[in-house]
Amino acid sequence: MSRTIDPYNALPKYNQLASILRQKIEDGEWLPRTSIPSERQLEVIYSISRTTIREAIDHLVRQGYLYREHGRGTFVSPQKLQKGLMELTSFSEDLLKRGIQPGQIIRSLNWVDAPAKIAQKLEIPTGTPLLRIERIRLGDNIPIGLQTSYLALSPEQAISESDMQGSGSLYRILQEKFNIIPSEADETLEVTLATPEEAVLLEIPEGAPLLLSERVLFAQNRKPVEYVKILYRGDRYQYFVRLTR
Amino acid sequence: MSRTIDPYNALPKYNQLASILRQKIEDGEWLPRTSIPSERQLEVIYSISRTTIREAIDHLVRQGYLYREHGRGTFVSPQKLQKGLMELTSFSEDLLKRGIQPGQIIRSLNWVDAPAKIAQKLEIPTGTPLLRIERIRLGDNIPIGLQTSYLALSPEQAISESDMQGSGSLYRILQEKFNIIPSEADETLEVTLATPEEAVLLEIPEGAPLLLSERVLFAQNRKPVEYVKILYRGDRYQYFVRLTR
DNA sequence: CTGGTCATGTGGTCACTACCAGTTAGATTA
DNA sequence: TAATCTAACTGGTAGTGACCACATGACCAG
Repeated sequence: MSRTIDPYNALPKYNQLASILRQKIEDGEWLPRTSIPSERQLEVIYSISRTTIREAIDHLVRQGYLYREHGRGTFVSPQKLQKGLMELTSFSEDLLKRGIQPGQIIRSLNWVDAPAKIAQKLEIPTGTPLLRIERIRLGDNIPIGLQTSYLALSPEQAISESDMQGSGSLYRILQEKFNIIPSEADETLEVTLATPEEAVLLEIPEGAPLLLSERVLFAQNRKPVEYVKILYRGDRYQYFVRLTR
Repeated sequence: MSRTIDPYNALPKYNQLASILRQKIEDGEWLPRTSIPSERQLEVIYSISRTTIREAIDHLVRQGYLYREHGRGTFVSPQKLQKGLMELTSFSEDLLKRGIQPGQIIRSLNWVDAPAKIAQKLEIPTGTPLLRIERIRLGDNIPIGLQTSYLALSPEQAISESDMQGSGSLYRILQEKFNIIPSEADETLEVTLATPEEAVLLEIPEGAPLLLSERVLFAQNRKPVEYVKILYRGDRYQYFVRLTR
């Protein structure tokens, strides 16, 4: 990561500056609760306008790296374990962050007609063809979740089992192959008990408590793209969120 | 809500404009997926600069009311049931939004010495006095959660049982009496089973599944203020989050 | 009919300028 | 000494002006 702003770089300047500042925080060059240079000082240091400085700082504030105090200065947030705040992460990204090796077993991958309940959530007519993917999610090779995804894709936009095999991250495939960028999701969490089939697949006793997550994923244009249902083993999974006002 | 910008109003203009635009969306004057006037048009309509217009729109985009498409325009998001996105809400606000009548029974309210585990989460020395509040939370008069809060307050900053009786919202008391504004929280969710005592209090069978939430609340200056543990009845509570990238 | 070009409208980025609103520390005053 | 004032910081709000990147539709050439 460079230490100066390159005006010929394709990246916008506020973006470059944000990276530089983030780096200084992550490297520990700037310690928690200490102030960073004032906006007017940064203006001189990096030879860019205050508008741009503020835009860079805005980003870092929203991401939880910095906080401002009117009249006093801008300060480094005390670092928490989780870097990004309430970020939308895929299952595999999520586990990697916790230092657990993600893995998966694909149980099936096929086209189905949208059931009424799911069609409603995806805001499409009942019966529209959807790509359904059933997977067992593994953490360090032990089952921790049972995941069923329904993707609203056009028939041309096929995803093969080998596509999935590679990265494992469905979100990366959506982004790279179809230019669908996951940008928002609504998620509910509740508690249920394992049915006999679920118990077998997750290698737990029947009736063991599970965390049930249902998520609807939206693309850039706020169109619903995916409906996912995940059953997590209660004894192996903890859900984390950072909430902001 | 006024329909024009008042330069003498104490509220900043971008704030006033955001309110006006939000109102038009909520009133249905601007329909989902339709475009709103361009930034240059709004400049003329409200006689304020594009800088300010963009700041107002930025807020609404982050709150999920609008989305932008480069080169095409700014559009109204399809409205979801929940208005604000991933907002930090108190228990009572949360229930009210769902149309459930919140209630509570205060089981105890007293000062205790911080146990090691909690002291660590609140980033204070073990043994520091903390205000502990134990409550049974009710929804439409049926128990749905068992809540234990530990508040890092100075001994002068007392909260009495009658304070709590009134609003019921601890967050409002913190804000109004002590100028502590809840601005961020880290929360984990997991599954457990009810112990005999918990079962009695929540009026459920022993061993019934519960949703266990642990939350650390931070104030404006990112200092930890409260540690809360809530046990939700699995059959009566569903947790909702909106995630953003 | 097809493909390219181009003008125009949109949001995105950036600089410069000005003034307002809290905070703080040092000078001043009672 | 203690309270007050003030100047010099800090971030917050706002206007103006410029140019870039992307989308779209009208037009034209093949």
